[in-house]
Amino acid sequence: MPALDLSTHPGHLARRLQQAHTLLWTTIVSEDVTSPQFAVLNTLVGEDGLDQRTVGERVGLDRSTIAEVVRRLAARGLLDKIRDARDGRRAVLRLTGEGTALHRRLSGRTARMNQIFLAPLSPQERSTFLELLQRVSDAAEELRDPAARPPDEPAP
Amino acid sequence: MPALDLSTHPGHLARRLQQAHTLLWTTIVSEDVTSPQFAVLNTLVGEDGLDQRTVGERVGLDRSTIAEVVRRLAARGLLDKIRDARDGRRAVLRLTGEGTALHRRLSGRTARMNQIFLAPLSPQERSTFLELLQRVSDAAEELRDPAARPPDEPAP
DNA sequence: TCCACATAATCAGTACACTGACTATCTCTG
DNA sequence: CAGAGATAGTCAGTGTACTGATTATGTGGA
Repeated sequence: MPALDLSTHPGHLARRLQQAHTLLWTTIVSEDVTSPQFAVLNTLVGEDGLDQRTVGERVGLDRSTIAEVVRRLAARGLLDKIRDARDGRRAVLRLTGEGTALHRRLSGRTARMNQIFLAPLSPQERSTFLELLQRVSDAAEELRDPAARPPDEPAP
Repeated sequence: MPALDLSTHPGHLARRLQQAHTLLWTTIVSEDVTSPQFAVLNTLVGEDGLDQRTVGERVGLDRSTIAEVVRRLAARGLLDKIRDARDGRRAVLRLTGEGTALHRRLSGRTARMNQIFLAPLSPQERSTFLELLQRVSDAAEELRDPAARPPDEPAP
């Protein structure tokens, strides 16, 4: 069996893409706040007071990882983690003023980063790229978790 | 500043894509060997006896990470790590028979996995997707490292 | 030849990301 | 109301992935 050409393997390319993105992120957006951390802040800007599990689900982090990320954000005073009075299992997350301010500062930079990241593509190719990325990711996530289904076929 | 729509952010999508891929990999290809580990084996099948640094460069792993991955592969007897006699700094990597056999076994499965991974796209879209992934990754890697340049513009 | 510089690998520290086991809490049903 | 099952979070363990500091070795020029 000869060696395979990994440049035709989407998984391999996905890993390289993500690594390249992380690098760009730290140089252009922030050295202190990572992309997953920003995703959490961004979710809470949209809807403050969500519980930890829901935020994790929205940004694509499992329960263990979201716990770690939240711990770090809380340690830096960017959000507060509060036990839900009505449901003692839940941890409700609330942005601090500092968290909101930081999100505002970084938002503009993420736009600039996306531009640089997608610079090698034409405007047409950019939207194609985003669409294909989304379709493949969505489909693969559904393979794993046939629960959160599209509006048809409500599981038994 | 309102919340951003991260589904238009290629970096966020890249992370989700990679996560989804890892999941598929462990269910379809192997529970024991990870995708980066397979990439190392695959490189050595193509050219046995490369040194650790070169292999890392080929598969896109930095010196620290390739060292970890190699340590694990060596611990499982899939390759041997030998100090280069001619250059005492280098560690030369050689596949064992078991390593070669495992690569052979897994190669077919990676093809099946790629098919499932790309199933939501038409044949046309698949090649577009791979091409765009490659162009964006290559460009971003060059931003970081202006050394390994294309055949024009040899750096000073 | 010796010393400055470069290079390969290692090490410590940080940050995702996942699984499987466990705890605490809630809810529903008998 | 009690116990069964579901749910949210934690914890331990494994595996990338990166930076910055350190160590060992090679190489080229004064």
